[in-house]
Amino acid sequence: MAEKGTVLYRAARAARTRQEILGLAADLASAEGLEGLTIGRLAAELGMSKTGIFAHFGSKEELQLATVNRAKEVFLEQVVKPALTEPRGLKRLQAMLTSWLDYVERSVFRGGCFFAAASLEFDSRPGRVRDHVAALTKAWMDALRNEIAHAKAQKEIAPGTIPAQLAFELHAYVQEGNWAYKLYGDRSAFSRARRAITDRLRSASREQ
Amino acid sequence: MAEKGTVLYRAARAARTRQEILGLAADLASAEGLEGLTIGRLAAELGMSKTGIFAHFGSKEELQLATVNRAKEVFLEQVVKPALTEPRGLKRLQAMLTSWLDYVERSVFRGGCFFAAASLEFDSRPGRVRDHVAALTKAWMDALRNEIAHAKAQKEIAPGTIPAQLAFELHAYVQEGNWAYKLYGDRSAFSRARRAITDRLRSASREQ
DNA sequence: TTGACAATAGAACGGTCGTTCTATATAGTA
DNA sequence: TACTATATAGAACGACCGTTCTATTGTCAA
Repeated sequence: MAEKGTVLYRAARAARTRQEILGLAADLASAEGLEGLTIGRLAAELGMSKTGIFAHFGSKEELQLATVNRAKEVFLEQVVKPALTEPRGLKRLQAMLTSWLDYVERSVFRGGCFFAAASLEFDSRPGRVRDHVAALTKAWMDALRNEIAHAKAQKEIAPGTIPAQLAFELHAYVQEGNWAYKLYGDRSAFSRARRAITDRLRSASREQ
Repeated sequence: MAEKGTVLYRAARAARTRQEILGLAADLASAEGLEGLTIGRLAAELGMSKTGIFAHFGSKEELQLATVNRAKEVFLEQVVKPALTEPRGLKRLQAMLTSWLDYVERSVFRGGCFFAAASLEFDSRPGRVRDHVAALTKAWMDALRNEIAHAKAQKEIAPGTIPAQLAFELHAYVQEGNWAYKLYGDRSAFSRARRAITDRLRSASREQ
């Protein structure tokens, strides 16, 4: 820990301000979009000047990229990390889906799943932000598929299972749950998603 | 048909201009969002003045609502209408899902499924646009559920099927297909979605 | 031909955007 | 105490936003 009144202390202070900015930025962006996120709005809500915000990033695009990274860290902490306590294979796959749905239902971000919002917003906007968001969501999709492959290798699910296909379907249920809840405000979307996951995993275990 | 040089003719001319505006507006909004849609941009792309566009709607919100309605008409024409030729029940349900996926794959709108983009963009923005989009997507969801109920009544699918649950899952596959295609540009997303639908309907027929 | 009206254009407004330039307050080093 | 560096503020810029006001154009009815 840096002591008060040193260069390191000041740098730590700046880093803390930066974290404070990004915490709000990720929350706002999940609800109003990464493009709808404005420096003036951030400044007003934080009681700072626009310049005070801007100086930490240097451009709007860098702010957006930093915001995406912040959301990534939250996702790792809230969704990925808890699932890592489970043994690899079916158990961990179930834990990944459970903690993911919990994180959406808990409204960790104001606008639901940050990456659902960001990926759909940027899917038609070429640039670094889009590439970064696409790479991160792909990494998560790959993690699901990889875990399915493990479960298959451990014979926890049927040998005929195609990991990418099953990952597609499971991913779809969670995204649909997030979508339906945000649009209709109906929490039963989560039980539908959970039931779809349970049923699908059961059929993947049974099918010859 | 109104004759040239009459009041009706002029009204028809204005209506045609309006349709031209909305055609572009729906296309742009599907890719860049209903909020990202700007009057200046429309004017530039159509070679008109901002006022010339604006006068047709009176406010940005009315333009957005009219754009949503335009997208609704396209959806009715391209997705709903073709499916109505099939007999009610399982056949029609399959036709609805097929024509829906085809419409996404055909890129009828630049940004993929208009309502997928619009509903996710507005899910956290209260107002008339959000309400309208939510009502329209709900109507489509209800139509799917209703068709499933018909299929169940006709004993085409298992009596234990819960229509709302099955509708949730089928809807999820198409949305996921749209999402994966737009984000990764990978057409295999559509075959995954088709396969998921086929398998799910088969299991709904089989299950005791 | 004249006067009314509908469709569109042009110029301008206040507001906000991202961004830049120039302070200033604070706390370091010398 | 003087000088330096950092974090933040304030004012301003040009661009674009939605919107309004005031023409202009073309076609109608009289």
